[in-house]
Amino acid sequence: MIKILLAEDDVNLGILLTDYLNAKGYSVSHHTDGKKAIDAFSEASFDLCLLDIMLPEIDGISLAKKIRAKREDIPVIFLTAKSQEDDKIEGFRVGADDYITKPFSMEELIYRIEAILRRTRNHPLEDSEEYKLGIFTFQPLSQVLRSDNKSHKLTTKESELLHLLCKNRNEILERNYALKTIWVDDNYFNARSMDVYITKLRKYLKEDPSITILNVHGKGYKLLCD
Amino acid sequence: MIKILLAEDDVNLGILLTDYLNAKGYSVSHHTDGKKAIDAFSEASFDLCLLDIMLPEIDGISLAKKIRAKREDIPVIFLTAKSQEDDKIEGFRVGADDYITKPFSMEELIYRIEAILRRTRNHPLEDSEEYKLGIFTFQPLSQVLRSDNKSHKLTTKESELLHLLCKNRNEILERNYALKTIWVDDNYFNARSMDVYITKLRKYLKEDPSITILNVHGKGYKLLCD
DNA sequence: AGAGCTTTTTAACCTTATTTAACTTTGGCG
DNA sequence: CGCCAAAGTTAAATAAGGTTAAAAAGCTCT
Repeated sequence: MIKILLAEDDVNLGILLTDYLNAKGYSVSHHTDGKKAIDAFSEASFDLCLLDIMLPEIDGISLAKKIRAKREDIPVIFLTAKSQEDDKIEGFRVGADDYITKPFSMEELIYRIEAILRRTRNHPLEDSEEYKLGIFTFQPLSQVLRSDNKSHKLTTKESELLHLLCKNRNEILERNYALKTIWVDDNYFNARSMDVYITKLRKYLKEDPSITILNVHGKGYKLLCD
Repeated sequence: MIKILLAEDDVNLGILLTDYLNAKGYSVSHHTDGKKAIDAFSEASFDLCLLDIMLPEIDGISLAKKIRAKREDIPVIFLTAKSQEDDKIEGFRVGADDYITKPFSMEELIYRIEAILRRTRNHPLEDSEEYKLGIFTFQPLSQVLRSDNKSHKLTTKESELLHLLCKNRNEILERNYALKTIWVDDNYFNARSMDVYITKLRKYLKEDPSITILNVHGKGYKLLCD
């Protein structure tokens, strides 16, 4: 289930969007001011944020900055009125992924959401990604898992699997998805191979007991951290 | 600085695109009709053109033809509405490098722009390239790898392989691709020959430990730098 | 043409990565 | 409880890659 954080102070529009996105199969968490939105962001994991620029308490741009500070990789789409066009440059500077000007059609919004999700799911190799997992930092590009003491050079498969787990940290990484992504084909043997790699990763990560790879029986794995 | 010529008559979309591309570090010259666009093209040098199909004065297709007549090598991406999909065939016939259908996400656009720039930079007429790799500079044309201390004259194969790695630095250079490009045929023996050259290059590059040639098991090699 | 050189390929042997297999443990469910 | 399927673990077998040296193929120059 794809989770969307919506920050929109116009209650009518907010409800309309929530209903529409729900109908399209997205889970929406709707907040009417910036403060509530950032609190919600801190407490749950989202796949995408829709932020109005004009918001009470904390405006959309500041909100986006805070979100970016926490998670580099969650896409942000701004909702803006025509009269606020000047905000666009500022919005893009803080790392907006897209912009949509009110009034917009639901169809257009859904299209942009899907385009972004497609891209971030398929093309996630943002060059300088780095994940912080307790005492570890993991760089998928160089396939290195570093802790205060040691630095571990991961093999390709180890790194690919850990990368997927990180991208889905604190939520479930489905077996099928991982198998199709990393092993291309999801047959019995590849599944067993994946199990072996889970064991290897657990061995590396057991240095920090706050990090665990949890099995979700019949579904997949969850990387628990923070 | 990469310079983009944008021909788009929808002022809102034009401003949006300009802002976004500026934020991404591109310089954009935005024109709202075909005539102004071709004039601008004649007066300055651009690295890439984004052309709306429907334009006042001179339409996008004719514009592309004129651009192609002047410069064979400048990539062109067409922006088009869904209803204009038939123009695609015509567009590709005049030599479009890519096509993007409105409404599109900014993410998608940037991805296509970067993909094309990467591609056209890989097939460059400009042989005066120079790559900086940590303490090294590498000139493919003269086949020289220079560090502060030494200057290494590379053999042809060494240089070709390092060149391909450089063109794909920080992303994967696929074995097959490298073999077909440098060795023409990708059989077992050529693959082993390539391995030997990887060893040679690693030997040269080990003077700077921040530069590494990483093997991606079963897929190829990644040159890591910066 | 062939001596003396460089470059490239082939070969042999070694190391590491990944898969397969066998056996053990755990979780869900009648 | 007891069964079965799913997952955990470990070790082995296989495949891919690393390294080195020698053989073969190309040059160059007389």
